[in-house]
Amino acid sequence: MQEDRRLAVLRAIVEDYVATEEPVGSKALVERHHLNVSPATIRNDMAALEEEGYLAQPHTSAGRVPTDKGYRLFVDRLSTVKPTSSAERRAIATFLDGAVDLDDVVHRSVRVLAQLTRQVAVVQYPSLSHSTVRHVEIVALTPTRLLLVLILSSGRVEQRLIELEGELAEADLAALRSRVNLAATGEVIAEAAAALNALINPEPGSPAPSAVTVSVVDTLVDAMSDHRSDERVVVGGTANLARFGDNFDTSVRPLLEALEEQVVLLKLLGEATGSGAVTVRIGAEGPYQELASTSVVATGYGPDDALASLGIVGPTRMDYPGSMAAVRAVARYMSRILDEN
Amino acid sequence: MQEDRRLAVLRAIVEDYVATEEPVGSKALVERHHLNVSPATIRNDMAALEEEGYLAQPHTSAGRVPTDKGYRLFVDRLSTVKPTSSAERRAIATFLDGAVDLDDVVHRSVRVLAQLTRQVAVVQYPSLSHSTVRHVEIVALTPTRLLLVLILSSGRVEQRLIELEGELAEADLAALRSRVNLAATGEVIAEAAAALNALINPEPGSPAPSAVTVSVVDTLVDAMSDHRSDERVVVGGTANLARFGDNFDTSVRPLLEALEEQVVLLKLLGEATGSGAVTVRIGAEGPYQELASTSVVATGYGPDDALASLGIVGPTRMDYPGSMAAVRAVARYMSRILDEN
DNA sequence: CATTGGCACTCGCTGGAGCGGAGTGCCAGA
DNA sequence: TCTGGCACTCCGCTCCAGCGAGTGCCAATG
Repeated sequence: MQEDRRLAVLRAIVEDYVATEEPVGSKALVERHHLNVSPATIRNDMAALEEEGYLAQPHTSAGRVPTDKGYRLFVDRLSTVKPTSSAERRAIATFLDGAVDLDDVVHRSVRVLAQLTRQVAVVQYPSLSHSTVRHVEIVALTPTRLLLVLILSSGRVEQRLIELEGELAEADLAALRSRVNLAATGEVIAEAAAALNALINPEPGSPAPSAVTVSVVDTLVDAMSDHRSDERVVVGGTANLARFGDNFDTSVRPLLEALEEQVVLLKLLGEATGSGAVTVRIGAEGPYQELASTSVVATGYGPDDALASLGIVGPTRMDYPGSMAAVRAVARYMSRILDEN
Repeated sequence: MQEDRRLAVLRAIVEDYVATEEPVGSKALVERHHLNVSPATIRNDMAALEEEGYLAQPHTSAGRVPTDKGYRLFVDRLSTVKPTSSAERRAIATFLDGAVDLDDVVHRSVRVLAQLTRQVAVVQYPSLSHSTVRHVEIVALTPTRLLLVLILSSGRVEQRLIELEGELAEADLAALRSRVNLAATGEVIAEAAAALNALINPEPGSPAPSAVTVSVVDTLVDAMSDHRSDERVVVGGTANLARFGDNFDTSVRPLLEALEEQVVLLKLLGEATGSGAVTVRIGAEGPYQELASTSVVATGYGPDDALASLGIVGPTRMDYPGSMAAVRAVARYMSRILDEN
């Protein structure tokens, strides 16, 4: 009974603090939320919560502020799952439906996510490794120059140019094209690469592959295992950092630096990929001390949520339910668009 | 004679103010620079310069600060052209030489520029409109599905898929391919588009073009006139905003907002394209009042500096000679790389 | 035993006073 | 035309007092 009220108090404090950005005191609390008890009672509860590490005081005789542990409890047990408002849905739909290609989808998603949450938004490009091969095209630009085009299910298109030693007959080209497509089309990248490699490492006894085949396959496999493009991330809504309030140096600066470091960003997002739910990292829970005053709300998208991740980064003092709802909604919509495509 | 000294005083004030970020007084000035006159003399000069609008006082009895007009004079007439240091050259070279494709070149350029100037760097993607067509490829993925690949001199590759009403014979495809390449290859985008259009709008009397030809040409022309990709910009070094010092709201916030608005960015950079020299916009000289406390140093790159622009954005109180040197150096190096390519 | 009202206490914030110092403008003299 | 001297301005800092929000503790109550 008292335990229930304590949790209610914690929830109320988190909500008020997020809204007002000011330490919240016992009196204000009983007024804003209609808890049918006196401020003194609340004070006892608050003292207990502080004892357990869920609350902290900036200084003696100020109101209470949630600790990271407090936010964690709030996120895990107290926040009511906010359904996405229909206005939000419409915003996402109208924003994303106009997208013309993959680049566009990603950029629009960042924008809409930043706008909805009023935080910094981050979207990772669909990773190569979970895409399947839709088609491979081999084109002779000149008799000694081939253009390889690799079309993936995520909408990504990779192309490579190769120079040949000798000329290649059109008939051989057609044969090579069909063999390659037979091996790769429809397969997940990793398996496609393996199947292609099998073409140039035949069982003993079969005829050795031609030099052209070797170089084409090598180039394709190289393109498939080129994880550089896996690392692409798009950031948006940095202007929202302006509302970060005080302590520019301790909060905003390290965050700006992190946003420039794609590696860090990917690591922050990475935890969320494929988890099937919205992941929340609060304050110093991650390995980056500099980001102790920021939280990350992220989730995967695409089939099985495993294609790549997207999310937002903001102060620990953020609207978690709202952010989580927005992140999830955008991720779902993106998955759907990529799927239809 | 006095006129010369006055300009020397202005130059000294700009340099000191940029270095110290504090209003500079007459006494400090004679000490740091070995002007062989007394502080009182300097004060007279400063009063005159203020009268003419080159200097301002934050308040009575504080040191002087350059006005936008003062910076303008400094940039136009007083700054000695700083040759790029060999260390800088090496940094640029090692940074950019590792680039593997166009995306990579652009991203690396942003980073190196941000690093050299310690400001926010902005690089625009090579514009379609100044590229020439290197090659057009038409591939039948299936008998009724064509893949069009448009390869441009800037390294950009655009591809489009089209569905045909009926099937297309291989021989017809080859003929179409060679006609299209004959018309477009080597031409600047605009002329290539015109030449292609001529193919489907023949003089009266000639045979009417086939439906396939029409749809291929239409798609190619569409891809060529798709200026969406002209508008791509990459921003880097936002972490340098942290050194902006005070007045977060009046300086950093509008700048962050501007950086999110590609349109604004492009306009800022746009003035510089093709001018053949480094352009400097100081404070409120542009149309954006919100950016009154920021300056833009930009230049074009590519052949005739007309391909696209790059530059930096920073506080009006910035190291103009150094920034200009860095911007020019990076632009030259980029031009060279794109040219070799 | 949880809850409540009362009460003394803590401590940050605000605003005004006072002071030091950097810098200026002006003037008379070289 | 330049220079030294001098009075003046005004910003920024510190100190101090008063205020108020908020707390912790305690004794009383159902």
